[in-house]
Amino acid sequence: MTPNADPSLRSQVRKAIEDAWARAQAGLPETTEPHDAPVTIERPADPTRGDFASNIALRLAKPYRRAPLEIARAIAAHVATTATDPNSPIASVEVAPPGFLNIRLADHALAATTQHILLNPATWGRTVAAHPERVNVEFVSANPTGPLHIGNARGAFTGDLLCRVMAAAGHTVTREYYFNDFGSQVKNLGASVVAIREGCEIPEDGYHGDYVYDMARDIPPEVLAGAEKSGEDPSWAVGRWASEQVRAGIEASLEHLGCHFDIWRSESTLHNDGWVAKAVDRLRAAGDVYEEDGAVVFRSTRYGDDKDRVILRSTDDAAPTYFAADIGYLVEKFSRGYERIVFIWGEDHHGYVARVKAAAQSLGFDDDHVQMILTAWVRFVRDGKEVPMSKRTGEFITLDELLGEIGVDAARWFFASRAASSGIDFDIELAKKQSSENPAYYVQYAHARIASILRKATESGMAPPAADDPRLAELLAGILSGAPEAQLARQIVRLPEVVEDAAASEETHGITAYATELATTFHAFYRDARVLDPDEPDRSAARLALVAATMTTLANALGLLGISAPESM
RNA sequence: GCGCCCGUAGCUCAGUGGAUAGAGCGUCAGGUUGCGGACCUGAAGGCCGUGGGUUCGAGUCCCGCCGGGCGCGCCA
Repeated sequence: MTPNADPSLRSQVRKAIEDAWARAQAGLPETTEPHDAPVTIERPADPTRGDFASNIALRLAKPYRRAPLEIARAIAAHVATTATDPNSPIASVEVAPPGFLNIRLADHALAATTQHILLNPATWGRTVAAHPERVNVEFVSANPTGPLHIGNARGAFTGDLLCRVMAAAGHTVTREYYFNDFGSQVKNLGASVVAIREGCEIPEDGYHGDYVYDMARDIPPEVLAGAEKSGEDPSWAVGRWASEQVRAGIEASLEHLGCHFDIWRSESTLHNDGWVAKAVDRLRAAGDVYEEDGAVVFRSTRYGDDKDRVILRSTDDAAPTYFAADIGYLVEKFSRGYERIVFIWGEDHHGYVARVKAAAQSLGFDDDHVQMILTAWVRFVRDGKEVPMSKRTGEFITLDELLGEIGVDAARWFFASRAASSGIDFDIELAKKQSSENPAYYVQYAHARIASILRKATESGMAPPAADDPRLAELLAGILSGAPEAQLARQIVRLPEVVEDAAASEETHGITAYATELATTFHAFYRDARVLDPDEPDRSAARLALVAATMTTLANALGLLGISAPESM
């Protein structure tokens, strides 16, 4: 076993079935029909059928021109079970019409995995990707013209969760925030601050939130003096200062949410460091640029975009568009050696996917390495009516305000348990009311309950056996004939599968569902099986070990979601 | 008009072409002389928007329609 990764029992079973098929296949005539039927090993809907089910025989029936049941029986006959091989993870295989294989795990495999958890608690659940990649994930990237509002929450959590899952699946992840400190929005922000300071009316394109008034009081004298000295419009100087104030506030809010960013990249540095000009040169060299109506246009239609896109507003290489900066950024990111560039965008940006991918191709990159994840819109409603959010008018609920009423853990769970593509109606009052009955607390409660048991065990001198105690696997195997223990063990060993699936699907709701099921299974176990029983020291020791492994599994599942696992609550 | 996303239980949402479509919340009926009752057990509740097609098999894939959201700037 590699120290940093856990072989999921599912992959062990998959290998056993594939090996069996390879042996069974020897007795069958060659097929000429192509088939890319993968061996699917999945958890059956009905747990009484076994731990895993495979449809391999149904998939292979056609190319091999054999009845599914015949193939299933042949595979089953060749699967090594614990009856024939004590190292096999499989206890039994049954064939069920129309051709399913129902597979049952061996108790010793469950016991060995449980001990593995206790030996490697910090890495339990992490897997090693088949092809580990260096990945850059850019998310949130809201312009620093005002504090984050609740509309930004989904992008923040979606991106953060994706990063956590990809890291757990063995990838190296960089988290990046891109912000505009370059365009007219900055000037408008500065003009608004200046106007308030001078008692004038805020300009038409200005900003009206309370934070603008706060900043108007706090402008450092040197900012104004600097502008005066250089003769620059004070709107710019104040705008840059204000924008940085806002950006720092955004960073603090995100850290509070548990969303950490490794790199904060500003648009102006992209221009100043020459990346935009370099990108334009490369598009030109590729022959994908032409001039029209005094502007420079990128021929993105050559790569599947709907229409060509202007990148420079004039032919003298001046006034690049926002899209030009995006292209420069793409070049800059690839120059840092990432194999995969991911963007988390609101679905209102879906129109930009084609043009950015087109740019990637023209630049010579594989556009499969540029990936956009679109999050569906969140409609914020109150009493059934949509609550409009506008940074410019200052009419919005900030993220900090929301999190003041709904805990970070509850909010993270809310977004983690929904697919990115699923549209959400977020009723603020309902969310506040339901915060206290959020499933996150249900899972945390199971964790705290186990912590309490372990405290009690220590107090009464019934400490669990050491993780490397050679008797442990035997003790554990001894209790797995009990229904509550067997069910709990079968739940905890699933974590690596759940992580694999989350990484593959780039969704986290499988993790929340799993954590809920595990907590439920534990609560049932708690009801049916007394952990601390002075009259049964061996049984107590084994149950303590099982329960400790459950606690680690709960903590790691919650950790993947950025949710705390309290020892008491 | 064209393009993308969505439509599953009262509500909020899951459901890698597989077996009897699930969870949480809500509703109703029960449960504790043991280690945390923020818990447990059970019940009711579904033409999976709709009509075709593909196949051994469709909530899932393809086409049409209906309904909702979003996009179609030399803005960012």
